Amino acid sequence: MRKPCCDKEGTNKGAWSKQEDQKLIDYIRTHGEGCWRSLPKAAGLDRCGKSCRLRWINYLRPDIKRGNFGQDEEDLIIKLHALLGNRWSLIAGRLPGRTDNEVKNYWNSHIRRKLISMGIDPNNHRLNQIPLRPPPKCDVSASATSSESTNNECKPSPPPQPQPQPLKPSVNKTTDRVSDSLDLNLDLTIAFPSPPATSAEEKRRVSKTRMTKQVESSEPVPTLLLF
DNA sequence: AACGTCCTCAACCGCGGCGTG
DNA sequence: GCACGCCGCGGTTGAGGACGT
Repeated sequence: MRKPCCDKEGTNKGAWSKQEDQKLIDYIRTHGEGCWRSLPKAAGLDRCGKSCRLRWINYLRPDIKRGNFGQDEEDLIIKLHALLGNRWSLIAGRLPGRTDNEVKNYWNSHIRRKLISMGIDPNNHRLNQIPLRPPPKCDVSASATSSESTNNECKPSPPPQPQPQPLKPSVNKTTDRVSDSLDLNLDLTIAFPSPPATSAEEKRRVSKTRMTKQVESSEPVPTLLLF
């Protein structure tokens, strides 16, 4: 079908040098974000536009918050993932200064492992084991390090039902446990985070809104296990 | 000290959505 | 309606550092 955009001979790949970073920063400072396709040539970079975009968004942007995720951020990611599935860009949009790549990496390297060690399926946020007795309230931080406790505690009352589909955004459905348990503004169809959008971002968000509305009108949201 | 394994994260790849002609 | 090009997203990879033996 479509040719890959980065198969040109002579374009650099792999790690970015300081000089390349500086060229990209200088160019975007002067001209702003825009046509990524033509940016590398204009900026004097032997990179494909995609690579430049990624480097800027994930690493060079001035508003990026670097460093460890806080407990609150981690909780938020888990909750948002339960609602949105692997839609990292949407999840990252709720975490100021975090990028989708960063959130995705953190999920795969930390949170996913943590949930698995607790006997929770990270894909659908349900406990894998068959419950032995009605569950007490589950404390993530308390049970995270104890594999024994995951076998004996924190079980859901109904047996986990196999529902592997990614969970769709449920907006303003006050009857489900997700909304009940979240003290979040999850009105994803309207309230995107505040930073002023470029026209490109705006377009994107409009299309996301459309998508979310489609999702919204689809199937009923299953009960989730959310701490 | 040397080696092997695990973990993290920056970067790449392929695909789908959208706009345009 | 169709083909094409661009952009952005999510999955995956691989280099290199951390850690264990």
